[in-house]
Amino acid sequence: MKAQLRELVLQAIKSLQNDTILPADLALPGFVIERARSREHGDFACNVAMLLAKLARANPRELAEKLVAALPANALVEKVEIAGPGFINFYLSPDAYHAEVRQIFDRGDAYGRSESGAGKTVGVEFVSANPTGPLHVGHGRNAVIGDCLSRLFDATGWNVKREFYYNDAGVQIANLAISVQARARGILPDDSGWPEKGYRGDYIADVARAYLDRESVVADGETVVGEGDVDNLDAIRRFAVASLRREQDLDLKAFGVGFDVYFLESSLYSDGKVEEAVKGLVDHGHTYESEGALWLRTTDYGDDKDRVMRKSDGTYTYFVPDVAYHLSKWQRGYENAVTVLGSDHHGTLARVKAGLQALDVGIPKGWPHYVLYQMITVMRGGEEVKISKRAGSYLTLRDLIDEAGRDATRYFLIARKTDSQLIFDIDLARSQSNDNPVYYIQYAHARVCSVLRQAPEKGFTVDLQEGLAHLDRLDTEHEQILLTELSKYPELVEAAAANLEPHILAAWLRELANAFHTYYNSYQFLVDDAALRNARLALVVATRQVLKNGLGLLGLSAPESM
RNA sequence: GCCCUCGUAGCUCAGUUGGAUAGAGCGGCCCCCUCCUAAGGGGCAGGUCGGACGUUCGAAUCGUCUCGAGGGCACCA
Repeated sequence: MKAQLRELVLQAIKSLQNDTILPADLALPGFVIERARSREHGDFACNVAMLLAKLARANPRELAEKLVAALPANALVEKVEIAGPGFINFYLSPDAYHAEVRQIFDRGDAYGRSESGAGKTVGVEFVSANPTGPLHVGHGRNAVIGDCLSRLFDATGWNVKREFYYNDAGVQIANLAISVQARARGILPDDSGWPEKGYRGDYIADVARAYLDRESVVADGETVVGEGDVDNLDAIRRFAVASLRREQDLDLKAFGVGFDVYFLESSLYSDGKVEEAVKGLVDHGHTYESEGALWLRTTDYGDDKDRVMRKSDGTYTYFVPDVAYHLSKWQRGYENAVTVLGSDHHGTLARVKAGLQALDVGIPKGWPHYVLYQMITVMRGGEEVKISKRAGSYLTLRDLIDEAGRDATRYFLIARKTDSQLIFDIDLARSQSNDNPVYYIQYAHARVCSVLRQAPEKGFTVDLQEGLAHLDRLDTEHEQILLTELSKYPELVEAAAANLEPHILAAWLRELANAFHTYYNSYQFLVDDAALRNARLALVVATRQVLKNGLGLLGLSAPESM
């Protein structure tokens, strides 16, 4: 709808230019067509006259008059008014909304999908947790954000690759290995022989036991068998990594999250990607040697100081493999790339981006996009739940899913802007009651199903085709509000994907559910007048479809009864 | 000290990229089942959009300063 109105306005501007009312060389201002905030202002409002007035030094209202006169006729538009300082308000015809309902029926599950991504490839990297422990709430937020973004990209015509990057060989992994080894030797976290930075959680003991029992684990397509030899640290490391990777995968699966690519940091070294990246940076003259180390001149790209790439002991600092990894994404044809990252890592962005620019291989400046999310405070019983990995006090993602359910956990973690700190109230999330907003949306879906189930029981026929032919019977205010909400869905999917903001979909689904519940409480759908009955049923079935599609984009179920 | 994010109702948060009278949920008070699940609906109360100055037709939104919260500022990852 919005796009069609925009086209009409553009034609009107062109027409005024032809009539020399507006200069032909006018730089087109970035005007907007937006949903009117209140129904008194019609359906859509356009601010173009006010912006043009400034450029053409004309009176905005007079210019609006001329623009309106030049607007081509269109069946969508019932009337156009000028209001306030020069807004052009569009009032859509009932036919415009009825056509939208027919669209929903025609396209079904595909309603709201678009081809704006044009089949280009986007790589979405998320979770990327190192296999040193179970996933916690923060990983959960990361997982839902990445998963919903992936779904949104898919819905807007992108070819999506979901990618999980992890370190299987660094300092943390060595620490994991010695922790498991200590446990396998019967040393407890408070004993004197316990490694200083060892991971203290109970899961370490579980891994140690499985290793000693020579169990086998399957992770990332490989089978690793515990050798049982307490002195073989390398075997312990491989077994521990595989064990924790498998646990994480089980948790993610329970959360409805999956990946196309698992990328190992160690492969960047074994495949020569790190050397390639370093060579690229050195060859382009963006590095220098100082104090026995190799430095990257990141200050050339807006960083506040230069960064060490290769330490004096010959090993690389962590951001070098990061640059190599992103280079690999670029080389694998990811025209767009999104990395979901906790905001505590935001300091690394500048140097990774600087490194990618310094490679000089044509990577655009804004590539990749980083979606940063703030930390989570978990509340239980009115008190903050403290999380400390090292101390072993842990609220795992699995705990949350078990307690609150997949849908509620996902909804709570996606319903807010990523860059606001969020408070996760476990008591609220696990409450199976009307306090819980996710059920409110799902209930709307279930209610439509319930109505359809009851129609034959009450002796009513359901003929949706007849309903679609009588949509003009939907003439109440409640019906108009619902029709309007439904028509917003394609715009919202587009906006949520383009702005990397899945939360706006979550917020809007609540509004759609509210419009439906209000309607439900105001009118009977199952009435004797067949044309009216079927028209109303067609409307609520369309609502059910859009609820289902929207819930699907958030990875939430659409239950038929509750 | 420097950098990033945030600050909107008692609480938790939206606010369509600068638009018209700032919204929702929870909590509080009041009302609605002879009726398709009341896991619902309607209403009332509740605001100096942290503060100040600026930019312009117009600011919660942009800029500068300031206060507050969180995070980042290692040859740690």
